[in-house]
Amino acid sequence: LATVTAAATAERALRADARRNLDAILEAAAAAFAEKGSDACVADIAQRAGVGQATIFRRFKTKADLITAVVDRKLARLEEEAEAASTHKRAWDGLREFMQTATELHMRDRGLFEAAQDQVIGDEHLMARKARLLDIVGELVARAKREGDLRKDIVAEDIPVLVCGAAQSGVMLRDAGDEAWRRYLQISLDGLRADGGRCRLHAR
Amino acid sequence: LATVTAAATAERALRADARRNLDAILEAAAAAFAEKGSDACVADIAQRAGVGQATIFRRFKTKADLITAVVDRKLARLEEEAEAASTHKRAWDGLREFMQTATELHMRDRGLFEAAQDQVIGDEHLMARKARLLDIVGELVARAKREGDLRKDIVAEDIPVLVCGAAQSGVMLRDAGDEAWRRYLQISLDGLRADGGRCRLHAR
DNA sequence: ACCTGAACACCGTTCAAGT
DNA sequence: ACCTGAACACCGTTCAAGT
Repeated sequence: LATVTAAATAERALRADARRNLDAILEAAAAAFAEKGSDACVADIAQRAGVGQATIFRRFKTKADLITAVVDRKLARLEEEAEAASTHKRAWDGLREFMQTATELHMRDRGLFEAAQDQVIGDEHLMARKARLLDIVGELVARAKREGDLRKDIVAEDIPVLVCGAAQSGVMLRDAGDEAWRRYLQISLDGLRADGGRCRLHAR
Repeated sequence: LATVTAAATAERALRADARRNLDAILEAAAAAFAEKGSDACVADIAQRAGVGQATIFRRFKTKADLITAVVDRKLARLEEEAEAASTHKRAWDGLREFMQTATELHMRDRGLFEAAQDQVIGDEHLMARKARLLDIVGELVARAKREGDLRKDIVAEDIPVLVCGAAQSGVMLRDAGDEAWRRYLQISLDGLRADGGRCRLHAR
C-alpha cells in the first residue's frame, strides 16, 4: 500500500534515504502532536526523527502541512474501521461500534485533532477523505433507518459530529477517569434511537 | 460590582489610569481571542487597547493568565444566565433554556474557549467559578428529576459537558450554516429525557 | 536529489529608564 | 505606582553550501 502524504510528492518515488526520513518524520510528528498538540515544536520532531529541521520543510511547505499529513493517515485508519463496522448483520450495531472506535481513536490523538481542527476545511486531500468516509457511514445510516433502529431525520454528517462531541467531553473530563467519554457517547446514542422520546428546543 | 480579575491585583484599588488601561486590555483581549483564539498576539492586543506590551505583562504574569482572566468574566456571565434560568416554573424548561444560551455564548467566543481549554484545570479562580456554576445547575437538575422530566442517572457535571459537545459540533460545521449546533443540542436533550429510549454501549 | 547548520523574522517576556 | 521602547529568547521558515 503506497501511503499518500497530503501535501507533498504524491507521485514520483523517493530516494531510499529520503523515504526513510519521511517515515521517521511522520512517526515522530504523530507522537509529538498527539502529546502536545500544535505546541509541539519542529525542532523536537526533527530531533526525534534524527533529521535536520530543514529536511522537514523540504517535504512539507509548512508546519500546518505536516499536521495535515499526519491527520490524513489517521483518517485512512478510520475509513478501515468504518468498513469493518459495516459487516455487522444489524446496521445499528455497526454504527454503535464505529462511533465507539472512532471516539477511542480520537481520544488517543486528542492533541493532534485539536491542532488540526482549523485546517481540515479547505484542504483538498482531507475533504476527499472525509467524503469517502461519509459515504461508508451513510450506507450504515440508511440501513439502520430501514431496519427501524435509527431516527429517520438523522444523516451521515451527524455521526462524526457526535463522535467529536463525545471526544470533546472526554477531554474536558480527563480528571474524571479516562473512560468518562463512554457516558456521553451513550447519551448521544440514546438520542439517536428511533424509539426514543422527543423534545423541542426553545424557539429562540 | 467590583470585577475581580483572575490572576492579578484582586484587592487594592488601582490608580485611575491603570484601571482604565486594565479595562481596555480586557476588552481588546476578549475580542482578539474570540476571533483568533490563542493565535491572537499580545502586540495586537496592546495596540487595540492603546497601551505598550509591557503594560499587559504588568497586570498579567503571562499571556495564559490574560486568557484566564477573560474566561473568568465569561463564566461570571454564564452564572447569571444559570440563575435566570432557575426561575422557570418547570425545571426542565430552565435546563433547556440554560443549555441553549450557554451553547450560544460558547459559540460566539469559540476561539477563546478553544484557547482556554488546557488552562481551566489547575486555576484556582476558574475552579471556584465552575463549582458555583455547578451548584446552580445541580439544583435545576435535581428538580427536573423530581418532576419526572430528566433521567435519574444524570448529574450536574453532565450539563456543561453536553453544552461543550454541542458547541464543538457547531464549530465543526461552520460551513453548514451558523445554526447547525441546535440540531446536536436537540439530540442531547432527547438523550436526557426520562421517557426516552435506551441502548447500551458495546462492552469494549 | 537530498541533507544540513546558520541566518532571519516573529512573538512572548523582561528590563532599564522615564513620569 | 505606573508606563514604555528596546533588548532577549524561542521557534517557524528560508538559504547557501555541502554530498
